[in-house]
Amino acid sequence: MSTTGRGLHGQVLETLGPAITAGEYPPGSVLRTDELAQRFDVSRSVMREAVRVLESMHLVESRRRVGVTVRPKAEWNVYDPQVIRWRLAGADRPHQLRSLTVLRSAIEPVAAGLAAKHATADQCAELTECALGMVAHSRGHQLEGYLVHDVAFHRVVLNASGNEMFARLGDVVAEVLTGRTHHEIMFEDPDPAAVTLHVQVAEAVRAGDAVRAEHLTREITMGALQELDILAP
Amino acid sequence: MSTTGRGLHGQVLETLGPAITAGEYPPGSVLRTDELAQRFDVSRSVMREAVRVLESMHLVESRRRVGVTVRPKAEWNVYDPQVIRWRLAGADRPHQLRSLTVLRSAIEPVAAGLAAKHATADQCAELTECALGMVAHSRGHQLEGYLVHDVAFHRVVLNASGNEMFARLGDVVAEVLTGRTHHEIMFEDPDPAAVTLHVQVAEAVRAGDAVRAEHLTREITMGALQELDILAP
DNA sequence: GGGGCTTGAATTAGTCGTACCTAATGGGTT
DNA sequence: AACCCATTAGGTACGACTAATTCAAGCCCC
Repeated sequence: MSTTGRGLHGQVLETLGPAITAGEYPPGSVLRTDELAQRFDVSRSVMREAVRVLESMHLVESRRRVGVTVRPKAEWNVYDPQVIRWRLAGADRPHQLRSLTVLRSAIEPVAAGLAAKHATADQCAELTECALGMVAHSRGHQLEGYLVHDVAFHRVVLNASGNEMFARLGDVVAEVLTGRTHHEIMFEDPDPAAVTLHVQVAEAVRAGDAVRAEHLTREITMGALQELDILAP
Repeated sequence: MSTTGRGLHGQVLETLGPAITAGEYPPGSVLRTDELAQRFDVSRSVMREAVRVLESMHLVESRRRVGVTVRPKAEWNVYDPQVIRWRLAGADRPHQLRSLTVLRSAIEPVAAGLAAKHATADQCAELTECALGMVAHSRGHQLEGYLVHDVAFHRVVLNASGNEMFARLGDVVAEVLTGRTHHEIMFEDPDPAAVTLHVQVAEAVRAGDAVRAEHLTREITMGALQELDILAP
């Protein structure tokens, strides 16, 4: 997964990016290109390229005679996959996980509804396959195998929605699900009700029942919210 | 709005970015850094920084001995505000507008529901103010004034949701609404029903009625979908 | 003779260092 | 208070060198 940073500037980013998103340099902090170049033992050219990338993510702003200032958190491009990964690896991982789960709860039901309308035969088949895979790994502490099929399932739904914006959230959902299995407490087998819901979503999509697919997926994401104690009583 | 590209690399991006997103260089096309530097009459350093930014947006991939290859559309960071702006300025503006409107229809109702739970007194006041402003400009071809309050309204809702991912979509919604007023056919006064719905949403949020706020906002976004002939019969 | 492997030359991005330019900033002068 | 100038840190340009791939010619072994 972690691509070891292609090129020197990439390696710098993999240290500097997480540091900034972790709040190690609070908003308003001023960095100097030359100093950074020295610290990371790279040329100014390389450091400048790294700064340009951070700038395109709206993490920092570069101004003459001032330096590279860290922008307030509210201006960050929080949808940038790299920023998401950095934040998930940092201290506010729980907070980030909650935000993303809420996002899922908004997107995925609608995506499932659209998928019921637009999914191809291949996608339907793949979906059923994923659901069956989840069932097969739902008992006996086969969490890894379960996770693989769970991620694949949601990815297919998002792709089948036919909406490019939804499709691009596949990686985000994958990160959230993976994070839940690996870092959060999840020793027990997955909730049988959730497994059933996935199977039923696959059925609904195959049947072209958009309303049912949306409703069932909403139940799935509601369950995910409850796991994080985000209730709506 | 358009910041004329801070720095030379920014100016290059404002030409090269739209060109790529417009499909002028189809996916798989190979560009060479030196050639680009010549064409734009900038140094290789500047061009490299521009390429780095495009790379961070996953628009292109830079490889040795090959050059800078345009990545397939499915891999682009379509949530990057700059990419969104470039695409909205290009040929597939209608397609992009549809994708974003569908995204709105998923996000905004949920955001409104959360806003009803989390909105501060100030935000409630601001919301009512926006709604009243919309009413005041809803008749007599005051489309510009209406737009300003409409944009502000949705921005407040997204911010009041308390979810950072939702809040960051304020700019996107603004682009969509602005685009609808300026570029699409919209000579007539806004739909009175839509205006009423906004007022009611403000009321529901103020009353803390999450279910009602969500439902009303869903009606608003459904209306937006229908304007673009995205139906669910 | 053909398929697969090795080797080497060509190519293009990657890195570095230097030199100089530009523009904000802050302080000092009038 | 208005102005000017020295300082400072980023912005741009250029040139040299490095390193990683690709491609193809050549080779060996079937």
